[in-house]
Amino acid sequence: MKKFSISDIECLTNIKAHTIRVWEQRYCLITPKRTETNIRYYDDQDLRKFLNISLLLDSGLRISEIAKMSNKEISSRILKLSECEVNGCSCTINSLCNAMLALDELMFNQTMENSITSLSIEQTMLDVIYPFLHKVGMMWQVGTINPAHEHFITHLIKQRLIAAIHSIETVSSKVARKYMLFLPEGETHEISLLFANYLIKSRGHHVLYLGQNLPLDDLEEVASFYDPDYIITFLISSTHFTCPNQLVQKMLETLPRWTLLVSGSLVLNNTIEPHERLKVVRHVPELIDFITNDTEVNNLYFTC
DNA sequence: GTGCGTTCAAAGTGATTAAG
DNA sequence: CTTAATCACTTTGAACGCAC
Repeated sequence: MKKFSISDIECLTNIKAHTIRVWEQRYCLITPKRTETNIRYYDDQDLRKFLNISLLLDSGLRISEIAKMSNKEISSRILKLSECEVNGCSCTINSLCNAMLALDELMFNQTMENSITSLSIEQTMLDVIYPFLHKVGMMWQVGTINPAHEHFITHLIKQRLIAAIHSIETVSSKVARKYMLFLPEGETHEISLLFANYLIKSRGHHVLYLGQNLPLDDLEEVASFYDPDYIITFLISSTHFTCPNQLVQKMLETLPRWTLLVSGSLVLNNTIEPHERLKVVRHVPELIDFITNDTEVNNLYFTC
């Protein structure tokens, strides 16, 4: 079980360490374990609870109200929140949820194919798969599903994306750009990376796909050889990166000649220091827009 | 009923000191 | 340098009373 310091929790949840201590004192919200020298530390379960509390606070609840709730009530509120956020394609998403809970591969694939037929693969990713994965994340957070469920469905989604990527004919174009795609060491959530691969190839650009869990030290050599216009990565797994900003800054140092595009839920929830070679993409439509419409390869982006 | 001012509690944060 | 603990302060919003 992973141990988190109070500053790790601050980084991952955006709740100030000071505030966490005050909550502990005023509401006995979470009583952390202590080291021999009286330093607080937290485990996975505590992190989940903090993430849940953070979501409920964002939804407008007060900390005094949350403090009165049982863990069960917090969980059900979170699940209700995820229901509210899912619009339009809620039927398909519910069907995917059921298939996941029943570990029913046939049902999952059929639901996905039906959606792709009626919406296209891109729209299915946007309107169905991402909201579904968001819901899966919530379900994991409150303990409704276990890692096996998550592995089961991610495998199926990845398979479908790989098939879609292979079905694209490679077109050589004078204006084609080169993208290098990778996930850093410890990061295994590959769906967004595969989807980016699909988007780039379908727009007639070139991709060097390096996949998941890649040590940073190996990247510079590959990038020097391939010399991409952009390097794209995603940060999603909060249990691996205690401070996303530090990791991004390290990537920029390791890759000193290229523009880095970073996306994923961790950059959505954390403050990433701006850099002249860094583009932070917080939402998928922004990524699609960037890949589709970027005509300014030499223009660099500043984000806040 | 509406608008305004006052009071109070809740919540978050700053500053400080001490300890490791 | 980081963390713990504490006090004091600010901000915010709800509740209330009062005049119109």
